[in-house]
Amino acid sequence: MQHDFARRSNRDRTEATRAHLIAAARKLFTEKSYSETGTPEIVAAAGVTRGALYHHFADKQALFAAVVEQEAAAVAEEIERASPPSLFAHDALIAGSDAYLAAMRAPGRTRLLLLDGPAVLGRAAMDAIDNRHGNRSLREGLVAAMRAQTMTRLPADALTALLASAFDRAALAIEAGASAEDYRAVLMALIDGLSRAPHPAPRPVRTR
Amino acid sequence: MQHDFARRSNRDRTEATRAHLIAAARKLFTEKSYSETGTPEIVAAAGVTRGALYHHFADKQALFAAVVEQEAAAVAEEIERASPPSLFAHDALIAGSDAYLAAMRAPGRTRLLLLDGPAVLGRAAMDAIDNRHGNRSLREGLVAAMRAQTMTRLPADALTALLASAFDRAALAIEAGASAEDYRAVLMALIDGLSRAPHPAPRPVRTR
DNA sequence: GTGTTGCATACATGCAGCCTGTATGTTAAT
DNA sequence: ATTAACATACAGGCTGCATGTATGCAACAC
Repeated sequence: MQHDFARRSNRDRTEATRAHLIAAARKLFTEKSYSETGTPEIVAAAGVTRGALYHHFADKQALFAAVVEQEAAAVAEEIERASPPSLFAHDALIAGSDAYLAAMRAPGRTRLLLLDGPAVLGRAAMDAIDNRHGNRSLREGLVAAMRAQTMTRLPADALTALLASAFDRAALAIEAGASAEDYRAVLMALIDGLSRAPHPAPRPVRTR
Repeated sequence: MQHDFARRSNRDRTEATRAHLIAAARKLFTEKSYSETGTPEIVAAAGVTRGALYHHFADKQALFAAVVEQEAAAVAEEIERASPPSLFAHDALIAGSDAYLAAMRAPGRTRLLLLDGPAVLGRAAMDAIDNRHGNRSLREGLVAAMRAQTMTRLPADALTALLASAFDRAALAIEAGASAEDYRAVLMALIDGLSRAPHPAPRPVRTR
């Protein structure tokens, strides 16, 4: 027997176990809620024991953070796929907005990323995750629009955070059954309200 | 002895005990977090036993809901005090915005109302509370501005929710140490972006 | 008016079940 | 042989409920 199937390298074992745990936790955290999901349930779904969990993660929160990170990355990837950099700034913003709202329709994502995430990890940690993933492209789009003079010049970080929060709230409302058209219309009106005529700059505008 | 001090009517006892429990819970929920605060700690601070708690409240969540409700009412009251109905719609919006941001500087309020509240009670229940208190005046202000033709006409519920979420996020960012001026500037820009010249309408503006 | 009787309210105490984190033991990789 | 990757057992704490007790309260008798 040259190679035994049960014989795996430690690196593979770690990788597989972590992946199983994250996948099982993701499923449960999106179906129920963080506090309603116990570690016994998670490890049962992952086919391991609680010993494995606490070997790979410091605590339940750390596992949750890993799930959130992965899910935020998935959302960001869906957005970037929908808004290629070839588009003009304004069009890319629109495309990205719709992609975000579509991505957040995945069951349980809003609770995971928008309710439990901030409450369990704190707004600061959640901001760090968002800035590594989703908000990054939003911020870049806004800065591009401001540089192209098609948008009122404003503090980029604050503008990004506030627009992102409006998108978040829209996703929550839509999942709760509100009119997607209404919320989309308001989001677009907010963006358009910050927009200005593209090239000619009709009259000198005060920069600050 | 006409009246015995130890002798209280049942109604008084109930009122006092509930008030003590809510006050103690409010203090702890604003200092720590919902999940980090145990019922033994709450009842100790309130000077009663867990039996009293579970006699007056269905569970820990119900007590939390009562605290949130009270705190939301307090915030709403601060706002209404700062934005009397005598002001013009736009000015009332600005005054109300500043009053909200000031009210949310009370220690722990952002976590209670903006992080734990939605996560523990759910966005739907939280919306119901907000609509009974703070959001009410915001919505009325927006509707007034739209009726006065000084603001783009948009679905009122969606607009209220999205602007409110932007205010919430601003309050969180400011508490986290971000520049209050930056966030205030962006909030004003968002509102101004939706505003239009009051009476003469200098040049025709595209409605949509 | 006063005393008594019966019931509901307002708790206090103790218990059962669950969950989290850790410490210890065991097997397999290196 | 040493270390990593687990499995198992344990300790502490917390929530919700069930049971017990004292007090308020209303009605009726006298």
